[in-house]
Amino acid sequence: MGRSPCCEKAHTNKGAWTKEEDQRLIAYIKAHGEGCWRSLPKAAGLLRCGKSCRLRWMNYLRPDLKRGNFTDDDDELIIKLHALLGNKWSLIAGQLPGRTDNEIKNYWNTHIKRKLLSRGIDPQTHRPLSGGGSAAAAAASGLTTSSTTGFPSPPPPQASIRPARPAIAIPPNVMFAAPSEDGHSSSGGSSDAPRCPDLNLDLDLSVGPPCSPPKTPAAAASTPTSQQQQQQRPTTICLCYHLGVRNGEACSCKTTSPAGFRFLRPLEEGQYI
DNA sequence: AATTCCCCCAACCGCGCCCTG
DNA sequence: GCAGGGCGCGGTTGGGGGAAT
Repeated sequence: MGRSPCCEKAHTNKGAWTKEEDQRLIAYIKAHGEGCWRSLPKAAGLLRCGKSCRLRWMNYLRPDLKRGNFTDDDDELIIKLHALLGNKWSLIAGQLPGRTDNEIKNYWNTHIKRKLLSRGIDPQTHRPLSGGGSAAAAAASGLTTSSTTGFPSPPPPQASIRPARPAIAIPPNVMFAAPSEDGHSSSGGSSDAPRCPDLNLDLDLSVGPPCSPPKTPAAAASTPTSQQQQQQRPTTICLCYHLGVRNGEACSCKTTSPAGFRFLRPLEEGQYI
């Protein structure tokens, strides 16, 4: 693409950060605030790439970070959010104040994956692992995670509307309308909003058009036509706003007709999707 | 006590999206 | 409308440390 390098690699440090570098970065951000990562290293006197500074701050130095173990509740919330969102770690992190996307991603890969497997659940599809190489079967049937989107591939219409328990099979085109318009921060977990106070994870599902009309050729190629989908999939529920997705990020709800959205109703006791 | 193995996590890398001129 | 810059995200890697032998 001809992108220029984000920094002069010859003059930047790599690898683990030293205490002195941390102190410099903290002092600079305290004095000047976050932002303008490209110029920050020079201004702060750091021989680091701007991206490296941002990562260090976001994942390790931020004062609002919560260190320590994840609780079982955290685990369950992450699992549910992953079922909804796929590998959208920043969105998941947005629902867990004080946790970073990197931390959750690592935790998922090291703990939760194993936990789900031990329960007999495929961590990618959130479907039961049946005998006979279900993962391969799932892959063959297009249920594995898309390499470009991180979402499970859309199951055939109606096929996943009522999966067998305990699977939580959420097609990627399921969206969720937010009752208010206040969600904004997509990452960083610095939001002051209460932790997912009214997030209804027991979604009332319907089959709708893709949340985001893919711009990538591959994604576009896999999509029949938007018109066809509009005809086949009448109802759209948008989750993106509620989870703090910015306009245009993984969702184009703002550009679509609001008439296409509807709110979710809580499920009855014992009801499941 | 020494060595090897394995796990975990901080950090890097490349890509895609958004914004601006 | 287009191109380039900058930021953020997700996948991957490598080193440190603890467990096992």
